[in-house]
Amino acid sequence: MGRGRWCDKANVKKGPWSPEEDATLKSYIETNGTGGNWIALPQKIGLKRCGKSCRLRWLNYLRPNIKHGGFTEEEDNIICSLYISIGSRWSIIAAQLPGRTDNDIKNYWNTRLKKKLLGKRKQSNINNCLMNQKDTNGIDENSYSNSLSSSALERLQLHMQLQSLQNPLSFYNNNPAALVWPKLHPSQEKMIQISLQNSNNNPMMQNAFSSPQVDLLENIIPLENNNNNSVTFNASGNSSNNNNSIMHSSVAPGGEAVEKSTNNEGIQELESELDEILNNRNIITMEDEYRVAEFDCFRDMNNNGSKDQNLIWWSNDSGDTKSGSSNSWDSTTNLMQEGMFQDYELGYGL
DNA sequence: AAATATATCAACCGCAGGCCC
DNA sequence: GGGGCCTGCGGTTGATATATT
Repeated sequence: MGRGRWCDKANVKKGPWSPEEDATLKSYIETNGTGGNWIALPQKIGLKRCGKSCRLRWLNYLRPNIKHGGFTEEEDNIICSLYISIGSRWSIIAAQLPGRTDNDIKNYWNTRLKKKLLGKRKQSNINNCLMNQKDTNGIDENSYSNSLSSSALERLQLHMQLQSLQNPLSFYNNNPAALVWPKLHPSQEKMIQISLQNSNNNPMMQNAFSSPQVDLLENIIPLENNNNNSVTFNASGNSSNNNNSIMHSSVAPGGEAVEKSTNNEGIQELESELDEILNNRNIITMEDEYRVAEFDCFRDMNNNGSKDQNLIWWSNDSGDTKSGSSNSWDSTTNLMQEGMFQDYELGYGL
């Protein structure tokens, strides 16, 4: 793709907009519109700005009916629910909140809402914990947690956190069936265990996966004891390492659990396995789709069918053009399966 | 009161994808 | 069909404000 000529960098002003520039841009667009060409616009009106900057300024600040700050609790709930469900698709989230811009919501989430929900923790600490952990054999355990992107982990964590707010006693119930926690594929559950292990020193993750929940996970996913020269991860964050291999479970096509002792090849296998699971678009239920459709954006998806490639996230099994990007979109599907969207209906009581 | 740390948010950057020639 | 242009998006940066020591 060619890099567009958004800006002639040598001849363009950067930084904050002056009131004069704002007035010039605003009055022109209000009178003439953008003319469908942002690039030509600044030249037309004598602004030494690039078209990209003009567009951004208009959309995020000068456009009529833009609201700044003062997010309501209802808006918080919507943002939170959608973030858990679809990740950092700020433009889609913004579309559900009239007068809010994606940039505003993104900033609000990153600076306030996330902290409000997860507690004030320094992101740098989290990143350090995630970046620094290597096991004694030099195998970078982050490769496992990376399989679930930080965004996906954050959403998992958020979901659990919010569930615990809703049902504070549910995590003390040893009957897994009583949980509101969405049912995950066994491999996903295993991945969570591995992620737990990785985040053992991570205060944020410790907070999210507090011991009652971890105990419960152990109940859900009984750990295999084995002495077969393998690493066995357990939910309390310890691993016993007897060789360069890792024990994990997977599910064969027929559904039966298959236990594998692997080396790095096995890790790749697990990753691709998970990728397949996470990209499985066929397992969403009708009920889920009903819940999904409550949001306009999802309604649009339903209406457009497969015409809009941007809106076929979980109906498209193989041709997901987004899955190759850095976004964590592909990891949402299973989480939505059971109970994810009911959260919005129930409300989080933030 | 000054220095330092932290929070906030506007703006920038680069990538991906659609559109048009 | 291929390539370039334009747009939109999400992540990141940096300036400023505010809080803390």
